[in-house]
Amino acid sequence: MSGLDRSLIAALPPFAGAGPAQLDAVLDEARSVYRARGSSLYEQDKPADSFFVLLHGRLRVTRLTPDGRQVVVRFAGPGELVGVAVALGRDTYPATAAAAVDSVALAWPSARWPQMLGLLPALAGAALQAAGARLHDAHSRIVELSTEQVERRVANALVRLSETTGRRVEQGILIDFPISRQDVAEATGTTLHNVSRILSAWEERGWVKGGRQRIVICEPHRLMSLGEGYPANRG
Amino acid sequence: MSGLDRSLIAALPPFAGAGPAQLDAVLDEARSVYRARGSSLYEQDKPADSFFVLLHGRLRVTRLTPDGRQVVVRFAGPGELVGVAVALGRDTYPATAAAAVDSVALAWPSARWPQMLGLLPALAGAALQAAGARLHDAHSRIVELSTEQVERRVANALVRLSETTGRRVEQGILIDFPISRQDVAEATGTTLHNVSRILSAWEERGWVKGGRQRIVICEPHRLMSLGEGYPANRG
DNA sequence: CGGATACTTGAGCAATATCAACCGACGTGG
DNA sequence: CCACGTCGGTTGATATTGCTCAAGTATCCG
Repeated sequence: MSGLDRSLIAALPPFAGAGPAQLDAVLDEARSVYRARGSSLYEQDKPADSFFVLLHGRLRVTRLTPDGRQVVVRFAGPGELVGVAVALGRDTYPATAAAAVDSVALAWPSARWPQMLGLLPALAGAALQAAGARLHDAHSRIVELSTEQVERRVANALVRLSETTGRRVEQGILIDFPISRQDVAEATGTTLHNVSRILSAWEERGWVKGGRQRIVICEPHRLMSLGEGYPANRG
Repeated sequence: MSGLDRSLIAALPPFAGAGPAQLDAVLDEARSVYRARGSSLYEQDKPADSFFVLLHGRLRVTRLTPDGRQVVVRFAGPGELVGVAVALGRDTYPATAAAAVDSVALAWPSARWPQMLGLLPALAGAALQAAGARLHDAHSRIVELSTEQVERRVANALVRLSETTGRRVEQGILIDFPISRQDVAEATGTTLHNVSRILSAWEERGWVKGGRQRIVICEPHRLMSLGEGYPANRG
């Protein structure tokens, strides 16, 4: 008994349909880990000895190129499986996951993955679906990077972020974790400078409101139509 | 009994470890389909009513953007699972798969996927691994598109193609299916014109040998070092 | 208050897309 | 079997996006 409560995970997609006994058995193997903002949960190219379910917080998952450039692969939120390298047949992590805000996750030893599949027959399906969704996202980004120009990519990225992590505030929709221009640049395949210029231009039109590591989207539909290719003429 | 022989699939990764009885049961539900060069096996946004294992040939899997631009998502070869939208939790195909050469595949109704998982316990793992490998590839391409310039991307794409589909010929390694400059452009996120110019430049140096829908790589190590960032100075 | 970190902005330039024209190979039908 | 049409490819000129370099300004935190 590790002192973790079933209610922590019962409602999460990966554990859907599991009974109390299974949940307890699963939790029995789990260890809960805390990461302060900025520290990393796992690191690229290190042995993938654990996999995780994020309970609380937000992770910025990045990959580093041989020549030292960083690319944001995705942002992960509560309830998501992360670091499931084993399940995907790898023995090292393909990316680094850093806490964008103070975060809590459950961790299991990678070696336990097969047993967990036995314990939770639905887990394989859930993992496949999660992998499918990520694959679909990745392909969408490839298409975007291949065909769209920077301003449209930034617009799309912000719209997606506002959908998954947005919080309604007075002036619009706030992207609810500290995100720098650099982060946006690394997520859209451009430079800090371009993102800054683009956001400044939008802010001038009242479409967004910026701040230090802070973005509020005031006119979401403007960004959406921009992302769909309608030119950014004033209006 | 559909008249298909176990030996067709026994050696393929998705069916690894299955016994003769299982293989027969699986084949019993399968239908074999033939696609002439240029015709499509499944189409983007259509209901995903079948999934496939490619037995022979090569597929060009593409995605079309709303504004009509095409992007090559991947090339698939013999033994690969394709069109597994169901497994990934989708009910339409996310892309179009066209035969790059005359091709043969086995097809199962999507509705049979759950039963097949029951019949072949290893299939879920194989599918997860395949999805993981594709996810990894997709992320690599995102990183590439985000950070590398066109010439390097083209070099990397050709190296990868030569590794997966290359055939040793007198002058070097031939990419063993008809591939146009346009295809390469759509696979690397650039234009036909740039690819043509780049290949012409390389041909001048004797690194590749081009032809109509034909590419032979004469000096693979040159392209590899180019792809890893060493400048394309003569040598 | 001082250092560090994030952000802004401008100028110049390189990479790459676009536009335009042309060439040549393949294959099909007369 | 040849002529011609189509498709794939080449090449040049031009336009433009977006990157790099270079300061300089806010904001946060200890």
